[in-house]
Amino acid sequence: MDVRYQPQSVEEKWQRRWREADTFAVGEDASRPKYYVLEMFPYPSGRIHMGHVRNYTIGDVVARYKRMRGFNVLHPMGWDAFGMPAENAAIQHGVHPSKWTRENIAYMKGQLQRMGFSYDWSRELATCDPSYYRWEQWLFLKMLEQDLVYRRETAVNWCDTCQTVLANEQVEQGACWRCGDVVVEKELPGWFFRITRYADELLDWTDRLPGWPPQVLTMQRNWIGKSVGAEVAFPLDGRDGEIRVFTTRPDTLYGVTFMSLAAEHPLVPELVRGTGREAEVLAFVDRVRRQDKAERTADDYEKEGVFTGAYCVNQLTGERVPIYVANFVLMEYGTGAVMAVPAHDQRDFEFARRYDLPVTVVIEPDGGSLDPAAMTEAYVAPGRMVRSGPFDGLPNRDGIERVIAYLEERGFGKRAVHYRLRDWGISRQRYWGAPIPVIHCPACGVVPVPEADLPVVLPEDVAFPEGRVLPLAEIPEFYETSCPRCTGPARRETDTMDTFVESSWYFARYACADFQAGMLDRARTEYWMPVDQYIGGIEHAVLHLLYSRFYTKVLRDLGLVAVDEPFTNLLTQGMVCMETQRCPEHGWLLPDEVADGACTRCGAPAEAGRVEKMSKSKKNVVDPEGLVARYGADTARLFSLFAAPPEKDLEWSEEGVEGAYRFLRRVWRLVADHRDWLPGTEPFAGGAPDGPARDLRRKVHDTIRRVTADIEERFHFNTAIAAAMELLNALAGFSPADEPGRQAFREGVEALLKVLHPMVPHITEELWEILGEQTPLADTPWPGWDEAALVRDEITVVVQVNGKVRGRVQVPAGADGGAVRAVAEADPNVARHLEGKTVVKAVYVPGRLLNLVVR
RNA sequence: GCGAGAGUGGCGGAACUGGCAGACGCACUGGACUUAGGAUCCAGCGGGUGACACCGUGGGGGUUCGAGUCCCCCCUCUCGCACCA
Repeated sequence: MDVRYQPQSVEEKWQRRWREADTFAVGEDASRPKYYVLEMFPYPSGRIHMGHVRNYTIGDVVARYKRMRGFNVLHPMGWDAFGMPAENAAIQHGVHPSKWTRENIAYMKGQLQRMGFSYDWSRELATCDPSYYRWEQWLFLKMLEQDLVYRRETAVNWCDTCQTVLANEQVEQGACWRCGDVVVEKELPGWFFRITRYADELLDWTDRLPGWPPQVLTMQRNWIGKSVGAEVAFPLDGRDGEIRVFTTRPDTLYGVTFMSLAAEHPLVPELVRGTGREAEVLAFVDRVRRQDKAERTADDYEKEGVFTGAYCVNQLTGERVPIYVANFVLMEYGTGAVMAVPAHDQRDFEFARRYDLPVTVVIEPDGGSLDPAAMTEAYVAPGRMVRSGPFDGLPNRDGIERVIAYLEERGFGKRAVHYRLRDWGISRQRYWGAPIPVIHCPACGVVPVPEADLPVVLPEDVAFPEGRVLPLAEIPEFYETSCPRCTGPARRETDTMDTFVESSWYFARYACADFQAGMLDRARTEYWMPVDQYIGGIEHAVLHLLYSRFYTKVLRDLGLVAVDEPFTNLLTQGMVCMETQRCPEHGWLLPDEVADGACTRCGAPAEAGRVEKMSKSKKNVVDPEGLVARYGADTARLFSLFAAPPEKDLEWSEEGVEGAYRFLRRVWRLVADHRDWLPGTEPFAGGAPDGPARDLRRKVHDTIRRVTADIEERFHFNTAIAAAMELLNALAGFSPADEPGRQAFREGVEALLKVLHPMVPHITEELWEILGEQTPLADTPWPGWDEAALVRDEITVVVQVNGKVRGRVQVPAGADGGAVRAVAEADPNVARHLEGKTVVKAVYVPGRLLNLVVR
């Protein structure tokens, strides 16, 4: 063997072996328990970054560990291949999105393979392949049949110059991020998934996902935002019609003093007609509607409104209620109208004070009273109802139910539930996405594309004009078609689907990626689903994870999968961070633009900034490829795992990487230094050695126990590695003097390689082979520990006097409290602290600690 | 504002149900081997002291024989949501 550790050649050798032997290809096997571990698939942006390295290393350790534990492990990888960066590349560099994407995939696949991840590459999929999205289109048709998809007009951000819809994140201060032109709100028809039909189920199951981080579940609950209350009708005064409001506080209905409508409320133009206030109100409405979202949700957005001149009637009191238009009322939530109770709602209170509107108190604290004129804020705490007709004196909590019943009896309103969750708009006026499979016929209306005609293939053989991509709406060869129903001329839908749709079911497709006869092969998805362990970034806490849960329930209801939830356990790993460096002259600096604390270009001292998430814009990035070229994949993996537990942020450090590399070199040398006899020595197998060999064996078995617990119970690889480092230190300091010693040493080396293998698979396989083993570590069972080897004859007990450590004593392992105390009191230092005092109490924690309480 | 999480040596981080605070690594210091070393090995490394004592887990209080860990109040930071009626 080479006495020097050469990661490059070792890693290439084992990567080749795994590839040639199809080591990680799996099929269904009813005789073994399955384990499905999945990392969120990447967008093929061009190169992998450290976030990928970390995410995929964590997943790989889990996969390899479970494999050694005897599970039939599914560990697939693929590409979230549709999306805007491909179109931007086309605009900027004139490369076709398809070519750009496929080249990126090829390159990144090479990078992932170079990391030594144990993927079953035979299941690889790319969402931009028609063989993938054809099933997404098929499902769209099924959902259409179930009325889970519908089409409606919706307001979108539109850039006239670029002729496209922009996502909210692409609107910067009301202007297009690309051309800087003003973005306008535009009503456009679009397709929606009826996720709200599953709102209750999605919410209920958040209580049945114990394997998910609580904060993710909380975020999802907030996102769904269920509120229970009542819908109440307020008839218009002096004319037909009514305003319906949703309220969670029916107990405050007697305190309504005005009504607030959203600027977008359809009743507004009608209400103001002929009131003489028309011009003023419509000007206000226009002004509010023109403000962009950022402005309307800003911190300091002032509550403003205007009186319409119209009134409605509170049917509980018979009072006339003035109707206002207010800028803080949202059309998208509830009914777009809010009954205002200034005494008990802070926003209404502020509004009432500003426009000098009456405040009527209808809830008072027990034993107290409130003076509307003296109030400086709304009273929102519980209390008893007053000025509320038949409900006076009732605790307001009970009042909620009673008022609802009263409203229902009289037909004034009804119990109602509202959600913050909206239906999922999936239409994108984009080129690089999955076409929506419907046809618009002037005679028949919207006609689904017949199943037999799927997939509706995205035309890839098109030439783009300079500087922009071509939406499908500008490609006649695509959209000109005939109606499947009446055969007359018709137009294809030119919207493509949101890319979140592809990522909402890829995990199920991995179970049967080659299935041609349908979307999912029921037998195989039943074997593999659900995903036992899903791993990815916290940034997907709501959207991707909520959409995937929704889609899983749709697939279940269509009989395609048998599970209610896609991911049993979820691990959200922290970000990879690094210190930023800045030069007064040249701005942010890359790590290698700094030498000895100075900018390499001008020599000015570099200012160290805060530790932040690695990002290209701040230049605090380390390229995995350079790292692997210099240290090898095992070092990159080891450091990613060692620097922090997976759920926490990881601070990158060059010195830390050096440390990881140094450790692997020591492991290598441990075998190299003893290569003349190690291969010919059997591991220790029975009997009880004495002295150093026995101590070494105890360390070996204790390490196995600790590493197993750290991985099994909480994926704390950092402490698992620390334990392995301790074992290495013990082995390196051990001189095998006799045959039992050599056998114990060999046993220890084997254990070290086994427990490290999931984390650093290449070096451990190589050293394992050098030991003379025939079966690769990948196919070797995870080691168990021998309780007998852990047994000690003598133990150390800490002795405290009044809670302070005053000594430690050696006692026989089975010694009882009395015996320990006798030994302890004989200890000179302990005796010194007991002198002249009386022991009033002795607390003995068996095998660990004795505390003598003295006075 | 609301919700969640976190504050431990010079640094990253350990300490499972209250029981030796600082495992492991980095950095640093001293030494050995060396033509040399940024390789390797040995030793040291919270503050304090000559050595003890003593002080130390953001701050203050409490429970307990014993608190980084449990309870109350406060401070700081990070993340998420933010007019949701």
